[in-house]
Amino acid sequence: MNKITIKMLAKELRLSVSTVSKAISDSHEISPQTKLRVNEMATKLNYVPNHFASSLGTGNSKTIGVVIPEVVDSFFAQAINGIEAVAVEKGYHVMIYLTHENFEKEKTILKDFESGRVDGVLLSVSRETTKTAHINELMKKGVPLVFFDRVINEIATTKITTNDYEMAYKATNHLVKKGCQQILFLSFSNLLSISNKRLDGYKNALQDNGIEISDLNILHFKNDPKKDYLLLKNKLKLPNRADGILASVEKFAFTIYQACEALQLSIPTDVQVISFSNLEAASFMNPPLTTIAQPAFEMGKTAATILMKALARKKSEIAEEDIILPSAFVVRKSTRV
Amino acid sequence: MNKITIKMLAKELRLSVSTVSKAISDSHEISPQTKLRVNEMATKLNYVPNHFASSLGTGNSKTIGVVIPEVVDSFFAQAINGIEAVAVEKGYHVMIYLTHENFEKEKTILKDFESGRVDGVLLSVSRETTKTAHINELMKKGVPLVFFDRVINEIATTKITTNDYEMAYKATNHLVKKGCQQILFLSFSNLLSISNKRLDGYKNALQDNGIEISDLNILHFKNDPKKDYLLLKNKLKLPNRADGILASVEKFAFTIYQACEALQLSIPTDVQVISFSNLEAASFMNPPLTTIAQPAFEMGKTAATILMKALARKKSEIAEEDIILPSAFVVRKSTRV
DNA sequence: TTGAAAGCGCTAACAG
DNA sequence: CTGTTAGCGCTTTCAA
Repeated sequence: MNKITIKMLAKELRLSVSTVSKAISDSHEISPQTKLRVNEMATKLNYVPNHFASSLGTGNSKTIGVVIPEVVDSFFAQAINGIEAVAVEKGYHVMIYLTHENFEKEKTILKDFESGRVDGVLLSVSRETTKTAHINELMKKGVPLVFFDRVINEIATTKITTNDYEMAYKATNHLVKKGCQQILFLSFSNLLSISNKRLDGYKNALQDNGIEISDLNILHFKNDPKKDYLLLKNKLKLPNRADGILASVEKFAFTIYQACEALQLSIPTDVQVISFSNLEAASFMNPPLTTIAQPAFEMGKTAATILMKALARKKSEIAEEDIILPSAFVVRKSTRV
Repeated sequence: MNKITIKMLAKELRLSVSTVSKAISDSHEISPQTKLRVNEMATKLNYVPNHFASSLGTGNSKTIGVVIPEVVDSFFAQAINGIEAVAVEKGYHVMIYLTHENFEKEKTILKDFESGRVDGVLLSVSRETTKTAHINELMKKGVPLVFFDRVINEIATTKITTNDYEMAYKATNHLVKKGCQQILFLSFSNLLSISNKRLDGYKNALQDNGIEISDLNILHFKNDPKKDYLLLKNKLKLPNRADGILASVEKFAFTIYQACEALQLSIPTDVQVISFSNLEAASFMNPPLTTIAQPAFEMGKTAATILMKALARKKSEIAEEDIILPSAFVVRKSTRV
């Protein structure tokens, strides 16, 4: 009942190990008959190739590493589906690593990848990531890497993002057109380009509408629900409180709804709300949430496809390229008609 | 700039490979000084151990496989967090595999595990899984396996579940007490014990309340949102339509809300709704959704802990045991006060 | 306490 | 088309 190896198959079939190995990998230099014999014996004896041995030999693992900050988030969960779809189709395995927004964890994970554990990586950096040495090191070792969503611009590789700037601009503009004068921007990081692009979109929209930009209206959330909640609540208590909010991350929407409820502020009458969000629940919220919905599945799929192509070429270099997949602006009832 | 190996460290230090190997794994048979020297050189040269080589040698991979039907689901996403928390702490890596509710995929994945790619597995079966040969095969090869949430009772190992029967009973009873007479049960599988337990809870609650059980009220959803939507909508159009619904899976709640909206049925006035759900959005829905919230994180954590313990013991056998972590019944406004 | 050598299971030249 | 052989990088007896 124990593990059966190529060697055993070979003995059983009175063939050499290499013949069996080649037959199994369907090499052209093996006759159809032997291939058949080998495969029959393999299934008969229930042979399962040892992945580590072949990886050691060939130097590649047929697995890709996906490094993301969090999995309880519709965007990342959907992106995983996209990644997985193309990986599985190409015979690749997927290892998912969570940084929990922690830079040290991200470093540890990428460091481990240097051993060749994965053939390539798909990365969406943590909110704390500013240093890039760990990424450069990995790429220098010949491990191709593609960014998605949360990218580092300084690193020369392909980056899959969505039109963050435009969507933030559009959303902010929408809020202004619907009458907002004091719009809050909820940021999840003051370090990441994605966050700053969204912030810039917000700022420029205000500017173009002749509204003064106030740093007091830019809230840097701490990834700590309780503190963030209090921060926001205090902000909404002020005499001339905000009348619009743009959230840069899905989960912030809950914080907003909660705070408004606590303060008896009506959405959208008192405060209008828009959030970057892929939540399926958005349509069923009270009120239905106006969202910027990112093409999560597509982004994952595209990132994985680019990586697979590089892997197929056996070249670790990946073109420095920005692929921007547009998000959808879905107007619902958390903003006025 | 290329991969550096133990051999290179050895040469550099004028030591043998084995000494270096032992030093790195902190073996007691190596002197403190050499350990120090080795470690210094290792970090200096930026040595990263080759995971495949060590796995080939030792026969274990220090990684666990997590097989789940879906990742865009709060329950599974949260469970992953629980699993990951304990795995990382114990120095294990986590590979996540999605079956997308497809039995064949599940089989392929477990088959691949027979090669020793993972040291142990955490499994939540697909909605189609009735045969168990693939699981038995894997376990026979000495790969320990722990079930969580969607278990197979016939297989002798530890199973982490929640009190599905009681919660379904409680929820159904609640609906009856609040005046429902025609309660729909939305099932995601007629094969899985978890689904049947929930169904039994529903049935027994009806029975205990003297309400006739009708097969017409048990809807077997097909994992196809559109069809499921139409099925439900038709059901809600009937002259003596249902006045209560119990959904056995989070995403069904959306189908319900959507159908009610389309038919202009008010929740909870016309139809009262309860769903098994871990959605954070539940409180913010319109109306807020009464839920049965499973201890997802805890379940993942417990499953992983049990597995880690077995792995530490180097024994692949895991006690046949049922660990039941209670869910919370959270009453909100989708049921009457 | 350190070293030599065999081997984990498979792949990949190179010969035959 | 098939076989021989030498590794891949690390672990692990067994000697020294």
